[in-house]
Amino acid sequence: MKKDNKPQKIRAISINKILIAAQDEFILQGYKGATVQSIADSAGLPKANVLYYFKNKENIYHAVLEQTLNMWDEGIGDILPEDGPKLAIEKFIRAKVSMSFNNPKASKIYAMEIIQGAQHLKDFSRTYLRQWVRDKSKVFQCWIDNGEMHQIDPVNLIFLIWSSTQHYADFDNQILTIMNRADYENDDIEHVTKFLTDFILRGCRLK
Amino acid sequence: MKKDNKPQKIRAISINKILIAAQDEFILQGYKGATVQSIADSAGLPKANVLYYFKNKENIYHAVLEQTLNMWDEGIGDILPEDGPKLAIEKFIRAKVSMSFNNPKASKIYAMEIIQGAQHLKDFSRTYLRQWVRDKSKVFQCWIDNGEMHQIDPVNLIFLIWSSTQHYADFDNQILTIMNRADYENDDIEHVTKFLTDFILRGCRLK
DNA sequence: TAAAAAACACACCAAAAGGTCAAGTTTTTG
DNA sequence: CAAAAACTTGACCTTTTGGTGTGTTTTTTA
Repeated sequence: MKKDNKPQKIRAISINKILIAAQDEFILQGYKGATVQSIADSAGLPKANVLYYFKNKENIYHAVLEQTLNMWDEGIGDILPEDGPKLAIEKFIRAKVSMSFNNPKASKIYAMEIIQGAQHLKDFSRTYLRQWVRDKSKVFQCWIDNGEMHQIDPVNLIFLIWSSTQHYADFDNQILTIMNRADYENDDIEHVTKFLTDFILRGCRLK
Repeated sequence: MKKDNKPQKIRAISINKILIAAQDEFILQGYKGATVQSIADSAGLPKANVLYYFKNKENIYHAVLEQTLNMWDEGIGDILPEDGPKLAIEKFIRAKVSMSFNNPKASKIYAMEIIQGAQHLKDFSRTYLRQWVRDKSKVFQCWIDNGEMHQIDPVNLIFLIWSSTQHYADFDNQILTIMNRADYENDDIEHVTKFLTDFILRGCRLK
C-alpha cells in the first residue's frame, strides 16, 4: 500500500524528483559523467523508472535545460524606458543578484552549456538573446542621447552586469573558499547587491 | 625512417600534442565525455601511445590543469602598492583581458573546474588564492585609508574585475553569437580593455 | 469492483571506454 | 656497432553504462 499521494500527481512528482536530481548530477559530473543510474539513485527511483518517464538521457538533459532557460527568462529582470537609467539599472542588478543567490544551479547549468560551445543554446542566443540585447541597448542609447546617462557602450555594460552578478552563483565554491566560509548567508545578497549597484551606477556616472 | 626530429625531443613533442588535444576535448566534452581515444585521435597518435606517456586519463587531466594554473598564475598580473590605485587597476585589468582573449581555453578549463565543485582546485583556492586576495585587499585598503581611493570593498572589487574580464573568454560563444560575429578581432581586446578600465576606474572614483 | 491505464522494477544486452600486454621498431649510448 | 633504452602499436580484456523487455503492482476509471 502506498502513501496517499494526491491522485494523478505521481507523474508530476516523479518527474520533479528526477529533474532535481539530474540538475545536481549534470552540474557535478557533466553531461557524459552523469549516469542514468546516478540520477535514479539521487532521485530515489530505480533506473528503469527514470527511463520510463524520459526515453533517454538526452531527453532528461533537454528537460533540465528547458527548466533552466525558463528560470533565466523569469529572473532576467527588465529594463524599462520609463524607469530611467538609475532605477532601471538598480532593478536589473537586484534581479540578477537575486537569481544568482537563489538559483545558483540554473546559472551553473547555463554557464557550462555556454562554455562547452552552446551546442543546445545556439538558437536561444541567436534569436531571443541577441534581440534582447539589441532592444535593451537601444533603451540605454536613448538615455545617453537624452543626456540622462553618460556615454557608455550599452552592450558591454550588459555583459559586465551579467558577468559580475552571475559570478556569485557560478563561482560560489571559489568565493566561499577564499572568504573561508561554508555558505552564503542572508546578509550577503544585500551586501553584494549594494556593492554592485553603487559601483556600477558610479561607473555609469549616475551616482 | 623518421623525420629528424631534434633528438631527445620526441617525448616533449608528443606530450605537447597530447596536452593540446586533451585541453580541447576536456572543454568540449567535459572530463568524463573526453575519451582517451578522442584525445589520441585529435593528437594524431594511437591510444596506446597516449597511455604510454600518461598512465591514465586522470593523469592527463591533472597535467592539463597544472598547465592551466601556471597560465593563470602568469596572467594574473599584480597589484603593486607603489603603482598607486589608478595605474595598478589599469595594469591588472589589462593583464586579465589580455589573458582572456589570448588564452580563452585556460580560462574555460578553470571555470568548469570551479563550477563543478573545484574538486581538484580546492587546495589552490584555499591556500594560494585566498592569500592572494588577502594580500591585494590589504593594498587596496591602504590606498583607501590614505585617501588615495574611494571607500570600496576590495574583495568584491577583485571579484568584479575577475568576472568581468574572464567573461570574454568563458562566454565567447555567447558574446560572438549575440554580436553576430564569427571571431574576435584585434580591435576587440583594445576596445574591451578601454571600456572596462574606464568603467571600473569610474566605479572606484579614480576618473 | 473489475477492467484498463499508469507506474514500478528485475534481469539482461550490446556498445563504449579505460586500461594492459606483448611484440615490434627506432633512437641513444657506451 | 651492439646492447639498452625509449618509443610505437594492434589486439585484447574488463567494467561501465545507456537502453530494452517482460512481468508485476498500484492507481484510475467506468
